[in-house]
Amino acid sequence: MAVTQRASDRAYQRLRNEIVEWELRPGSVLGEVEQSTRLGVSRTPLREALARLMADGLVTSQSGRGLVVTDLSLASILEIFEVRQALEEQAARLAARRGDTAVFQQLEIEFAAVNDLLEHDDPARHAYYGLVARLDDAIDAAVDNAYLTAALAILRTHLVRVRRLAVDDPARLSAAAAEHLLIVQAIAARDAELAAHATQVHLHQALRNIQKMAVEVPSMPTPTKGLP
Amino acid sequence: MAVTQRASDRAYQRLRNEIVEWELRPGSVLGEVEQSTRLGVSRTPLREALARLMADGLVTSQSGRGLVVTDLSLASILEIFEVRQALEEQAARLAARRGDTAVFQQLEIEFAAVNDLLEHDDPARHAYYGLVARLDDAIDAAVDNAYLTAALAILRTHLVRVRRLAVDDPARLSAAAAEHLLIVQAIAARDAELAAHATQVHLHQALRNIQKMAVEVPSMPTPTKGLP
DNA sequence: GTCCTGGGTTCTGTATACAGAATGTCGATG
DNA sequence: CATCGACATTCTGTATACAGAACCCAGGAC
Repeated sequence: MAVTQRASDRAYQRLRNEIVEWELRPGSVLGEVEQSTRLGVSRTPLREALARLMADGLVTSQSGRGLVVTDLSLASILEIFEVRQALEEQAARLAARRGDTAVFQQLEIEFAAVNDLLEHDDPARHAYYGLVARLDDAIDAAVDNAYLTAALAILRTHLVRVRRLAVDDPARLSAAAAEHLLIVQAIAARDAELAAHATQVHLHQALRNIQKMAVEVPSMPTPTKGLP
Repeated sequence: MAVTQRASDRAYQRLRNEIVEWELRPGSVLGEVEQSTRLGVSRTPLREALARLMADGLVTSQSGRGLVVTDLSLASILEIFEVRQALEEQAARLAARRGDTAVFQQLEIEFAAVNDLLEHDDPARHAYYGLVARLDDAIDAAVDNAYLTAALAILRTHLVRVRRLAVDDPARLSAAAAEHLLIVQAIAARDAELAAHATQVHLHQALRNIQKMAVEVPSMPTPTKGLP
């Protein structure tokens, strides 16, 4: 295993993280020399990192202005969810058909006890989101489809970015956990159609919650390059 | 508009074309120096091209051996179709809801008269596949979702590669055109669910045809680096 | 006052040089 | 005859240098 990570990988992961965590705001211009000196790598690996970020859709080539961090409006969140509906429904359906029942039965137990996780003093909800990530991994493993997994991976990156828009309220997290529980139960029971429907329900509720918060918290964008 | 294309773009498109057209067979090793000298560009833009091909899934980093053209087995075709089912169903549904009816009515007329196209002496079926490509474009425009369009674009690239596996027989093309006609009619009539179902039918038949041909023509892979 | 033009600066795109790692081969030894 | 090791060759990854294009600002002309 490569102990020494490549410089292009480091630059990619760091930039990706900064974009996802909103340290680099949408619209920020990513000059090559500026970023390469800041990250301590030369321009060649930095360009490779930027190319990967473009392929992920996190960075856009704004004509003339160079590369900028992709905007994330409510409209683009709707677009992401339209793709998510399609891919996650299919993933849940296929996982129900092919998955290792034991794995999902174990997850079932953990999601049933999720309120314990949420009661802990954990502002970032690491334990909860860790559990969700393990569900994602289990679904990927069950589906065993490289193309689907790759598409979902890109979507999930964008979704972390959405998640950081505002803090989740405990009530929503508890409801989301119940929705996840139903999905896991359906997969464990090998009920493909129920798994698909439960996924649709979950995504519908998740989107509703985002839209509600977008109304309550209408202001989030603050361009990096603003007034002097 | 840039009259002079970038060297990395030229390298990307040429390699992509060669892979899709099976001039570069699956498993072919793509050495950087070898390809850069062959394509007449330096290693830097070539690496950029290879990075994009990796993001597309046309090239895989085989541990140690360097970069190779991604394998395309029947199993991976099944995987592609599982993603296709999800994305194209959603695309057809959304296009039916949002599309410009006039555009799809025009396509309806053309798909109804597709037998005229197929009767021409056109071994590559350029006219027919051109029409299908215009349908794809119309759906993309109607859906108006950058994430969905990007995911579909990658899938379509892989599908062209599948298409080149064997020559389509006229009977299948005629049947496929009828299936497309139903999809277009459903979109033009703004019947989202029928459009979704018709898409599923079309994909089912297309996959069946591929599986049938895979049995009839079992041998297609011939490694580039074989016996001396 | 507005528009055009010229120069300077900065940026991207490409080529090349260099270092480290990996692989394959040849020879030697058990 | 097989296996292990050392060396040579090749390849990837990174840095840097160079050229062309784009942009910005200032100055002048209408």
